[in-house]
Formats: sequence, structure tokens, C-alpha cells
Amino acid sequence: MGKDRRMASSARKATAFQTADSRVPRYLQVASVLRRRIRDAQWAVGDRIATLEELEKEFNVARVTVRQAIELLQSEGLVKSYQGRGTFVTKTVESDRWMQLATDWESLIAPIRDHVPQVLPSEPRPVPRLEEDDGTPAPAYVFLRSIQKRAGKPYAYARVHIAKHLYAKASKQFSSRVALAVLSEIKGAAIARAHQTVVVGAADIEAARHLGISLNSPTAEARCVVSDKDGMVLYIGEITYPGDYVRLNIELIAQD
Amino acid sequence: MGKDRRMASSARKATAFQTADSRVPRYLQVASVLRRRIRDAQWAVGDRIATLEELEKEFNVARVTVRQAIELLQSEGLVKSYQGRGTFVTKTVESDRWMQLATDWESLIAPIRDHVPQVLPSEPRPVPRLEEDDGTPAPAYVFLRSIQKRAGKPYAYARVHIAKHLYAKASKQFSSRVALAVLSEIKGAAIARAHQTVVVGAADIEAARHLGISLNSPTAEARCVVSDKDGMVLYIGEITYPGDYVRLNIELIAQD
DNA sequence: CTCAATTTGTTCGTATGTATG
DNA sequence: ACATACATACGAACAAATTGA
Repeated sequence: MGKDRRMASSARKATAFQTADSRVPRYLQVASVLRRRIRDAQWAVGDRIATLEELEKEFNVARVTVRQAIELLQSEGLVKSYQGRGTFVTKTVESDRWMQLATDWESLIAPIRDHVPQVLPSEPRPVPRLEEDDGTPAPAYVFLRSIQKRAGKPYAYARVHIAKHLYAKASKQFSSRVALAVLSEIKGAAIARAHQTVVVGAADIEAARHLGISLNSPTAEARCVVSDKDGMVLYIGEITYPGDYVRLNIELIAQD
Repeated sequence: MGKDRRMASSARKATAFQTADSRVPRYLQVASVLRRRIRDAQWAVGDRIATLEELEKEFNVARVTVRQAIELLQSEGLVKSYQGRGTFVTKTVESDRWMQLATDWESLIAPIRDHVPQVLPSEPRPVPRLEEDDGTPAPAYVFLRSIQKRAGKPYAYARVHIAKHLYAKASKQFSSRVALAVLSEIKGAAIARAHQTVVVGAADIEAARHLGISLNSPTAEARCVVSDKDGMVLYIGEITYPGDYVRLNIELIAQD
């Protein structure tokens, strides 16, 4: 016995990595760190990566566990191992993976003006979650759900509440275009304020299904609230993005 | 050439959740979804949560697996089960967990002006990563690493490059105060532009250690670049936050 | 060419964790 | 609660290929 095994009883000794035991299989944890090193070009194509022995020590795991991680990368075609020589990077990971999240209204609207969302059957949803600062609710809302795709791959799962009286003005458009884009063009909608909150989250069962990612994998959850001059909330959009697509650029002090 | 043992798992019966198989133990996946529902007050304290049968169906796992998840929550003191009655929420998860990430210079500086970071021994670091849009590099940089804590708990791990000629003007201050705060007060530093990029990432071994989170758990990675009127980069800060602390508020259209 | 060092490949035994039925 | 199957993980020993002295 005596050695540091994988123990479920969290009361047990600190295990590998000296970090909190996440109980994600170790070989997967190691694999994703290695994968990221390749993605970040810390190891470029053609480079020999660290030896099994070095990795064993760095991650404090058994040799077989490192091998398991490397076999995984090999099956992804990222590396190739040669007995007696080492393990070499053969391919790099896709890099243009960013979804730009908007920080002002125009850059929010412009890119999605002509998007065609895939509308999902709308389950009834009791009431939109409103927070203190959001404003006062409209008398009634319509609830829509949709998936946005890019190159056939889903990159956003949207749950949207639209004030019923605005929805009525262009109900057909709302089912074929992105709600915010439609909203921004409705004359009767005097948009006076729009704010967005972004948090790092984890995919729940719905998001995982619709985005084709695994349950609990990191996501960015954006919540966009649009209101009129009286503070009445016209639109609430909750949009979930896969975490590895999201990028936010913020000008803190703009260049002259 | 060994047989691919991993395939055995996907050969297993119904692929739960119909999502990509993340190979995180199912009962843990279920547990975190339930934990989040409690955190989000979807199930408030005192509420009876869904029955085992409902959860079995929702997640498409065996009854014992649901039980395992619920036992975990029970051991965390979040719920309590009663035979014949159901499972009830007994405690909610800490709620004021947000780190406000700044979207303008003043709100970036103000809260950290008086912070005392814990400076780490600075390993040498060859060159700061500069991207196209950042500007031109200064002749030389000083590299610092530090941990920011709040209530004894680390919430940020910072790697910072400061232009050497500025560092020299207040070297002592830089080791006891947050670099950006010092920088903003140095007279010689004519800050003309500051921008920040935030992406959702995953904790590498360093970040995991310093933040006390598990390897590969979600993080927010902020990269802040400050430059002067000639486009010379005075400061590059790479800051890693645990994902569940980060919140970004963005005014898209400001209220009058 | 041989030898030693390095590095990956393979196997055994053991223990524990996960999930089903 | 139990039996079964499989997955994860460790440590250790040994085998095979490669490299350079």
C-alpha cells in the first residue's frame, strides 16, 4: 500500500499535481496540458516533446499514465512516437477559433445582421429571470430558442425573451433572423439601454446537447438585456458559447 | 499496437446524455449539474429536488449513479434525503463569488490601487509574447509574478512584464503594490492606450497550483497591454482567474 | 564496431473507482 | 446488497530501437 493512489475519499493525502483532485482521469488532464502546449506552439511541429521520464516527474504520475495521454494525442494525429528517439509533434491544432464577443452595440449587431439562426421548438418558459439592475418587466414576453452555426458547427445556443408587443410587430422576421438584429430595426422599439454580462460557466445538459460539447465543459454565458427609456425590458437574451471559442477585446483607454 | 481499450467505454450501452463522452465519471457530471441548480437557486433552500426517478430519466443513468451523485451532495451538506419523502436542499452555495473584470481604465485601477500582491520568486522569462496589434516592444523588460488574494484565498495569478526604464523609476514599489497601480502613477509613463483581451481557458499546472484549483478547470485569462503615444509597449500583464469568479459587465448602450 | 546512455514499448501484479443490472 | 465488468492508476521490471562516444 503506502503509496499515493487515486482515492475517492477526499480526506486522503494530496495527490498528483499538488492541486485539488478534480477526479478527471489523470491521463486526460495530462493530455490536455500537452495538447495546449502544442496549440500554443510551445512545442512546434517537428519538435521533440519532453521524454516520458520528464513528464512522469513534472506531473507526478506513473509512466503508463503518461503513455496513455500520449497515445491519446497520437490517435488525434498530433504527435508520433519513435522507440529510442522520442515523441515528435506532427500537427498543430486549429488556431482561428475565436468568436469575437461584442463590447459595443454596433459590433454586436453588425456581424449577426444577416445570420440565419436555426430556431428550436419553443418550450414554454414561465418568466424571464430579471435582476435588480435590469429594469421593469414588460407585460408579457415571447420565448424563443435557437442555435447559431458557423461552417455547420454550432457555436451559440440562445434563449431569448422578447416583449410581446414588439414581437407582434414582426413575428415572421423573428423566426428567420437573429432577434437582436430584428429588434434594432423595429421603429417602435426605442432602445435606450443595452448591457451585457459575461460569466465563465459550465455546459448544462441542454447546452451540451445543442452545442455538441460535453456536459460541464467550460462555456461563456452572455446575458444581454435591452430596455427602453422608461426602463422597461424589451429583450433578454441568454446565450451560451463553447468556452474555447470566446474572446473579448476591451479598449480600456482608446488610442487617439 | 495494443488494442484500444478506450473503445470499450463507448461500446457500453446507452451513451448517457447523448453528448460527447467526456469520460468524467457520470455521477460527478450529474452532481455538478445538480450543484449548479442549487447555486442558481433553481432549487432553493427547503425545496424538494427532483426524484431519483426523474433524474434517472433526465440524465439517462442508472438509479445507483444518481444516488451516488446525491450522496456526494449530502456529504457536502447541500441536501438531505428522507426515505419516502424526497431529497431537500439544506444549504446554498456561496453567492458573492464574483470578481468584477474591468471594462475601462478607472474601474480597473481603482479597486486594486491598494492591493498588496504576494510576489513570487521571478523565474527568468525570455521575451514577452507580443501580438501584431499590440505595438512595438520596449528595449528591455522586467518580469514579475504574483498572486492576488482576497480573504486569504487566491483569486488571480499574474505574470507581468514592465518596461525596464519604468521599472527603474520605482522598483521598490513594484514589489509591494500591483504593477498597474504603480504604473498609472509614474509621471514619466505617458499612457496613451490600454487594451485587454479575455478568453476562457483551462488551468495549466502553474495556474492550478497557485490558485488552488484543479488542473484544466475553467479559467478566465486576461491579457492587458499598455502602451505610450509612440506605440511602445510599457506593460504586458497576463492574469489568470478561476473561471467561477469572473464576471464581466459591458454597457453596450449606456443609459442617459 | 562495441558499449553505454537514452528513450520508447510492453507486461505483470495489485488496488481502487465506476457503472450496470 | 451483491455480482460482474471494465476503467484508472501505480510501480517495477524488462525489451527494443536509436544515438553518440
